[in-house]
Amino acid sequence: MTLTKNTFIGEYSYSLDSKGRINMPARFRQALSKNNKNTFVSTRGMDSCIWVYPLSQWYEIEKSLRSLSSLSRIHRTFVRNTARYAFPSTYDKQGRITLSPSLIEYAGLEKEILIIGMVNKMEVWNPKYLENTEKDALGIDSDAYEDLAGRITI
Amino acid sequence: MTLTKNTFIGEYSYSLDSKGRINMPARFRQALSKNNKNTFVSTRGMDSCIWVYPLSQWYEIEKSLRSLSSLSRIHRTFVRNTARYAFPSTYDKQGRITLSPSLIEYAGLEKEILIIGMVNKMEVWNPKYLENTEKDALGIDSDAYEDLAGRITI
DNA sequence: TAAGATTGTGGGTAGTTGTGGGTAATTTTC
DNA sequence: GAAAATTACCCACAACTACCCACAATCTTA
Repeated sequence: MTLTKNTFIGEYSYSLDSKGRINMPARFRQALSKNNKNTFVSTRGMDSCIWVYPLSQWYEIEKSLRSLSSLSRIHRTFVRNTARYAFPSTYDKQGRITLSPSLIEYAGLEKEILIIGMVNKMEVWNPKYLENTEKDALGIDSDAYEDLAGRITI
Repeated sequence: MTLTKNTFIGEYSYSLDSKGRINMPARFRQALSKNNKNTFVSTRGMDSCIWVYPLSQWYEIEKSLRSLSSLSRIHRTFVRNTARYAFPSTYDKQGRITLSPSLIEYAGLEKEILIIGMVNKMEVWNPKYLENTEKDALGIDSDAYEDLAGRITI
């Protein structure tokens, strides 16, 4: 069952094969609108995971990056990290995309991987790393978190 | 007899079958407005139960999630926790939806289940767990109820 | 109250999905 | 320019899921 176009939710356990390929959840493929040409762009995420965007969403990000000034050190670094590791891949007949070796290393991916729908993009994780990130997140300001939850969760 | 559209009240005892399906109470199905496309979205609840939203309610949540930026740690943590466990399912000819194995495990569901109408959504419980949660709830300090009194007339 | 409709539950089957691996085309390296 | 390495595309198969039918229990209605 497909919901909104280009919207990704849910969690999937898959495996990274010896050729650096991962399966795209069938639901995510079905959610892709035509103008994405069956293509995703992966790049470094903010935690130790890979962010995977549908092509059209990636174009939006490029547009945003263009608006950042290279005079700001923070901006420069951010643009560099995002653009530098960006790696587009069209999925094959079996529904798999290829990840770049550099991204696989960055996210510390082994055989088991976890794909998480993040609404406008998806994340690819080594499950162990995610567990650690979740532990770290316990240190988050809980008042601010509760406030968010209160405003959004119905 | 159906009351307000997309409003769910009452309690129902059903069973989870070997394929992870549960029956949707006929009244709840009848209460669904057309734009829900016979679809519900289930996700983790705050207690050990599953929250089930009609599709249109879930869209509201998705819309809010879209407005959050992944540059903020607290935002991306919240999006991840919310979107991750969401699992949409259209009910079949018999009126059943499928629950994801991960949610079944989270809520500790066995054969017997309890569906509770929570007005704008419903909860799915293992009856044993609900009993415990109710015991815990007895410990709620009465100040909290005093505060509620100011917001709700009953 | 009897016939018909609706509801809840079990299970079968065909099509889809996830995974491994093969081969030919392309690129890289010496 | 030839050999080696890499990449893109294809086939095969097991596991799973969506969809369908069947039936008993309950509710509705005349």
